[in-house]
Amino acid sequence: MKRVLIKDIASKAGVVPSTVSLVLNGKAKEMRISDSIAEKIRAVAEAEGYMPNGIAVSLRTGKSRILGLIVEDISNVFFASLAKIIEEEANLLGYKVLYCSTENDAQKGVELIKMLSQTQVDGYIITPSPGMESNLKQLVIHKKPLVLMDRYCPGLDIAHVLVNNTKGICLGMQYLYEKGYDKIAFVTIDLEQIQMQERLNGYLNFLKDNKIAVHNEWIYKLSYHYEREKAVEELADFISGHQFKAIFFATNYLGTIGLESIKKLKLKIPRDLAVICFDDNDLFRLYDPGITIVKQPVINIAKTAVGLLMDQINGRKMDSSYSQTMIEPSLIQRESA
Amino acid sequence: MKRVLIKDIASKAGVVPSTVSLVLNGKAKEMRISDSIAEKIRAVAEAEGYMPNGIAVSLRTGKSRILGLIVEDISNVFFASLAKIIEEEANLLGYKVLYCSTENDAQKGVELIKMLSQTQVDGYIITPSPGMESNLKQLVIHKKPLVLMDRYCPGLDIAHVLVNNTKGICLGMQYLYEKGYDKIAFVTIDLEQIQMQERLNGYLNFLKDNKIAVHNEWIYKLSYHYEREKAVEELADFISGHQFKAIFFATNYLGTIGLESIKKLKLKIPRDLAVICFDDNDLFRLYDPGITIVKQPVINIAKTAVGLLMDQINGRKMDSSYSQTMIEPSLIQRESA
DNA sequence: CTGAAAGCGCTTACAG
DNA sequence: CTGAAAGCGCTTACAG
Repeated sequence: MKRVLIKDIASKAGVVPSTVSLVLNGKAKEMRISDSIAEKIRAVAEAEGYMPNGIAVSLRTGKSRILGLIVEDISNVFFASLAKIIEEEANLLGYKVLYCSTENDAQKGVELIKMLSQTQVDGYIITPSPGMESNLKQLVIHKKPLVLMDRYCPGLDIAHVLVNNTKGICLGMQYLYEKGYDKIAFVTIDLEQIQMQERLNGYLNFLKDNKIAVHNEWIYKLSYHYEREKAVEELADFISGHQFKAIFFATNYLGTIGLESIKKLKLKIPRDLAVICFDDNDLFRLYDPGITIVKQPVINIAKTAVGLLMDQINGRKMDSSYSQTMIEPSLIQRESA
Repeated sequence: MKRVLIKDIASKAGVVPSTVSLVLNGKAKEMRISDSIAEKIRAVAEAEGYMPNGIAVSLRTGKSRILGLIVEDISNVFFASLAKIIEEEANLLGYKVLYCSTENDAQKGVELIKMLSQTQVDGYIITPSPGMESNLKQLVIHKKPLVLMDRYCPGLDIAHVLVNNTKGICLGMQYLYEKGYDKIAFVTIDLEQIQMQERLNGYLNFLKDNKIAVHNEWIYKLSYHYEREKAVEELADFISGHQFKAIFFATNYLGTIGLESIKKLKLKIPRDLAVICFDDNDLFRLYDPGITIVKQPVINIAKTAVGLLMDQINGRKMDSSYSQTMIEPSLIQRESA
């Protein structure tokens, strides 16, 4: 059984291939092709199960209808959720998505951009790693549609969609503060990612704005490559060594480590210690009542990124206010059982 | 800045495009092109940053070097991990991967196959949903390289790679049995997926083989679409209503629900109740010491699937014993802290 | 050893 | 209204 081609349809319908192409691409009216012929062509195409060869279409039109998505790690729930929604949105618009993971390695990221550009993707959605700046600039120079997601490159004028980290921290701090907590520790990771910096700043600013004294020893920066067991111990020491009554964990992963430490110390949440955490997924909602989470709105991030990319692909005009989109997180709390 | 084409390289190197193509595709020797010219061509190509247009290559050669991966849900950790490894393996071999999720909906799966075939993917890795059989058969008829993963279609002779569910259950049961447990409950989900059936069978067979009485009331089938809260309650009733001393959860997700129920009942693991669980990822290892898990070897599944697919793509011969590959799970236990 | 030509399957000006 | 032709960027027989 051979693949059916446009010329097969043409000969069966008694016309020439170009007519078939015109009709199937909805240009029958425009080209004033008679309804009866158009109808016949459509019927034959349907009957034969004709599907255009996407590769040939791409070569001819210069559009592949494939989007390139480069995330840090597709096996991470946050990125996997983003990827899924991006894929769905893209499919809705007739686009496919080619994914890949940088492992936060700029070198690998650069390879991936090369690979995708070889495939002639129509646009890129990327969570940039530090070190990829010059290659991103290349894409911009070549006028490739490009949207950064979850992170951005300060100084480069590239459209990006971010979670409003400052706002998220603020929401959480406000919540604790209103509950009567003013002794709040902050646990983060010693990574230079811009969003981690923003979260720490959010914490510091909240304290300052509310005239609460900053205890530098209540800020704990976990090393990125710590072994988990060791991290749990160190965090337990941190918790038992100070007088704060609440902890804000800057990420999901830190939160899970923190919970182990807290369990180990046999502290009760929230009786002995209130816990709040920036959360990429529903981990805490599922397992641990009593923990307040700042939820990252994955769906909005993904849909917005696709929207911005499509605007570029379709050449819609963008003013400069357009280049940064902030997505607002929300607060979810669940009282302890 | 315009894209550099093969003819640009040719004119800069003072040769004709075909010579460039030959050299860059490593056929210089074969065509007895002089080393000096070959070297010159390579130098120019390097200097100009030449990259062949993948679309044009695909159209000409009939090979896209893209693989299609269809899983149930890419945002699920198990599939996301598989996807990542498949992508890495494929990249190593010079292939890209187009992913998509069926949501366990055969209709959607069929659409996805169509979409991928339009993109002319060179091969498919699919976790089939019930109802996709006839379309899979179509792929086989068209001689498309195809590997099923994690599931298979009984009756269809399609290469597939599976976790040895029976063996996994057996390992876990054996472990419990040796620890002195013979009152073991089994919690599964009322889905007709073949691997769920196998897990239940593994449980039943172990009991039979060891001449342990089967208590049908110790087997609990959770409904697929239960609300989580309701499921937790029902499971708690199940647990408190019977005299078993251990529970085998057939999936990760069931395990997390079960743990909530157990917490609610204030039972201690493993003092009051031993818990063992089929686990797709490291969820339990991270959070809950004392739980034994049957670990699905994601890496092996993914690598094997890619290997089988490549064998087909490269036309390597396969005998029928080749069509089913079993991947062995392993047991991980962590004593309570 | 090298060059000219055909062709992969489409779309789109262009001529009738 | 319809048909013949060019061309997207490459690879690969084929002729010299």
